[in-house]
Amino acid sequence: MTTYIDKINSYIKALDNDTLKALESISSTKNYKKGDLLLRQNEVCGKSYWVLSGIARKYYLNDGKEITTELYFEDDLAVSFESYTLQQPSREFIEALSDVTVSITHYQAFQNAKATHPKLLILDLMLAEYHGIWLENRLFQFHTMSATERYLDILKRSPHIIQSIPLTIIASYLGISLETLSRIRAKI
Amino acid sequence: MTTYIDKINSYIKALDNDTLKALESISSTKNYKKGDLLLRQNEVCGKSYWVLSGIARKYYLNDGKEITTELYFEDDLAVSFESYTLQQPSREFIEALSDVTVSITHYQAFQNAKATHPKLLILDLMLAEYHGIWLENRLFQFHTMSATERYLDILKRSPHIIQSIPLTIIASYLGISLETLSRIRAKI
DNA sequence: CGACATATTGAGATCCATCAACCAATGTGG
DNA sequence: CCACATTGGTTGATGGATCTCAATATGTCG
Repeated sequence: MTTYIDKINSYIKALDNDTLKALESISSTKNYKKGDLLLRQNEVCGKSYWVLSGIARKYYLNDGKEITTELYFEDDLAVSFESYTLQQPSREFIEALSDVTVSITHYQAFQNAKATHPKLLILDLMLAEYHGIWLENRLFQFHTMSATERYLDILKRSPHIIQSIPLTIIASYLGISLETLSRIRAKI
Repeated sequence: MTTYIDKINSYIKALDNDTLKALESISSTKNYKKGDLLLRQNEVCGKSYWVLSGIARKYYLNDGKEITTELYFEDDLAVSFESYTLQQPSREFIEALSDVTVSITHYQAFQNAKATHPKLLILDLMLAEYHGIWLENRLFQFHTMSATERYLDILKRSPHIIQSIPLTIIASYLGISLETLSRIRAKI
């Protein structure tokens, strides 16, 4: 998996100047403060956010509780996938967990650019594939692992999550209660 | 979601003759008997299987138990996504649950065809997006719903699954034991 | 310092797994 | 065509994992 994101990054770096300029011309940089919402529920996700610095998360409300579905760090691409792909209202929020800087690309501009620059179409496919593989792996975890195993897996594979994100959010990301997470940690 | 698969199907129907012929020239029809394996663990998933008739499933082994990850009916596309995308060994099996007829397309031939027929590249993207959205929805279910709720959701949205597939397999698909599923059903 | 968010800990309830016994339908070899 | 094995499903008893509610830290920041 790490190798696939590497492959995507080198693909981007190897893009010809014309394609790169097309991409740059439809992107812009923006800063958000901790707590700002990049996307609200019921809005159509009309932009993608490439995280240049800072931390963000995506979450939705279930019975009034916030369920975190994804955590974003530097070089991650933050979008509400279904809303972005189908251009329909999002059930999710995207929130800055720290001050963040993102590179924003508009959906429609990117669609147009793909039509004239096939390499962007390939890039879009690679990103969709990467996201699909990530989702499958996350599903594997929910399908077969206990809460403790899921926590240990994050600890092993994504220690930066444990180090930089409040336990309340990690618990909802793991699909367990804050109390259970606290007890799991107490038992090492 | 249903609308997106409709969109994909009409996209396919609207393909120009040249593209359609390219697609046909790299596809072939094959029959499997109930119980046959279309893909084994540790094999690279070098083909995609478009189900023309019959039922199949994808599963993997966890502590010796079969965990079903996906169920395929007519017009579904059966692949081990990560293995197919990265062309690396699969952790999953694909098995015919009844006699099935599939249209097989080879990975490499499709890659080549995409290079010369951009519309196939767009089709590939649409299929990847569709799969990603499906995965997100399944993840939502594991993230927030109880076993009973997940069962009722299938009953409501995919009753054909309940009607045509053994409970043992449905239970593993839901991530619960056969006994629990049996008790859920007993309580209506 | 006070206020509000964040985390820990305890007790009881609930969900679900496991183990085991049992039953029904189907199919197969003799 | 019968006897028996196999597959698929049900039911009961018990234990473990996790949730919820509640009380109590601990921390952070204006």
